[in-house]
Amino acid sequence: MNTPTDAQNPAPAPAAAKSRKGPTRSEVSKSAILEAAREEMAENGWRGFSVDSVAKRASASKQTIYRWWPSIGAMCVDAALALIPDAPEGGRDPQERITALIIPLEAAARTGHGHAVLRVALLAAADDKDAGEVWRAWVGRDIRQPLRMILAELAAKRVIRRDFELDDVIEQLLGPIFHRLTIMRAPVKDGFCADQSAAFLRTYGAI
Amino acid sequence: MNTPTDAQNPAPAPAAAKSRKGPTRSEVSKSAILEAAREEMAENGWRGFSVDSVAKRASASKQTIYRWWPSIGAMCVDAALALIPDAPEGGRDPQERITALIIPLEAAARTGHGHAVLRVALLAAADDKDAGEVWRAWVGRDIRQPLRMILAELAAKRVIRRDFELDDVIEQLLGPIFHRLTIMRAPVKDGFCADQSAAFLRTYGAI
DNA sequence: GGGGCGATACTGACCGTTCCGTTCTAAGTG
DNA sequence: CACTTAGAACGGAACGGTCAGTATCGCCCC
Repeated sequence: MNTPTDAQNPAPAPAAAKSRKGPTRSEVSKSAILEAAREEMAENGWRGFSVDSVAKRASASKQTIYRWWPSIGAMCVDAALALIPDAPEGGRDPQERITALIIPLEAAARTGHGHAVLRVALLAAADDKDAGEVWRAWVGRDIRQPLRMILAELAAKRVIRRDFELDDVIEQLLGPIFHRLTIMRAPVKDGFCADQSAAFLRTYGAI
Repeated sequence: MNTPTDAQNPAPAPAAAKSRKGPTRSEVSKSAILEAAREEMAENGWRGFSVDSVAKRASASKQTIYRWWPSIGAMCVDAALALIPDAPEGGRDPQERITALIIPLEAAARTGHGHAVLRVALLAAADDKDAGEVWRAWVGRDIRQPLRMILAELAAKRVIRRDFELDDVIEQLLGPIFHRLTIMRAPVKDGFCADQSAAFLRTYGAI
């Protein structure tokens, strides 16, 4: 499982405590809240999502939620990111290496629960400022940065052309699966991500 | 401008009135509501959007809004669809014909106002059942159906391969621009849609 | 005279915040 | 090593304000 960025806790992050007095924040409360949040997200969508319901379902206080996250949107994104497994090793084949980057998203989206949770998290990221920053930070760290390394290497080996825009490639890789998750609400087929990276290589392949 | 599906009015559509007595529904009220809705969407996003604000800004009654649309989500989608211009004639070049289908979306998204409105409409379509149906109905009529004709013709002429899935092509064409609009909140470059159709032709072009 | 209209009001739910009383823990004292 | 104490996190409850969706007014126009 992923350990996301902890969404910039409003308080100065519990780990960074120096000379604190009271008890540390309860990780068990946090994970109970995240689990309850995922269930509420899947059941009620983004606009119908309520903090009160999450608190009640997790037997937690709303104040505890706001201690951990600056906004409900950030919590939603964190809850979804926890469903995304770590990326597998990429091997040597160019398509395999690119696919490996986005296959965790496909894996999370291919369960009924993950599909709904990820959909709401994407809505939160698009609608809520804090949530958007958390999500884009994750994309930057887990997708954009490794992708840049791979593409630079492929371009150096003349496997792909050099005239690509990194952000455009990200749109081409992530856009289709997100569109299917959110707008179409259609299931994600096995191999969907592999198809996207194959399409990219056909688009930008040398020659 | 587009004249959307009128979102399946809860009441049997004012035009279809037969032997009515009272006055017809006021189109001026309707367009004032849609204009107010666009402004509220751009300012407050999807979760922060409120019917009361729209009614107040349009000097209309909430009851009037619910007479025209079954849900606020459907109204949001209608408001955004009105910003999408009609598709231009496609010419003969395959890429040009495909680009012509999606260029209206790009055109609407390239203004600051349209960018924000379209973003919220997409969130509504993904989060609200009614809104999603209105949106997908528009996609089916203005994108999917003409695209199917074009692709069938191109496949017959051996310009593209035959082993494509129509829905996958739609994801590839629409996904990137929607991702940029919603998640990235980044401006849409001139020629973005042309690049997508070029990428499609490179992906499925017959060897 | 019936139906669309603006205006108002109402119910139930929710948001974000604030206040409790309790519990737990690190720092300080002897 | 006890033992105290200050401070923080906790569940729970309550708050003022907002909102969705419905209902009910008169008004006015077809």
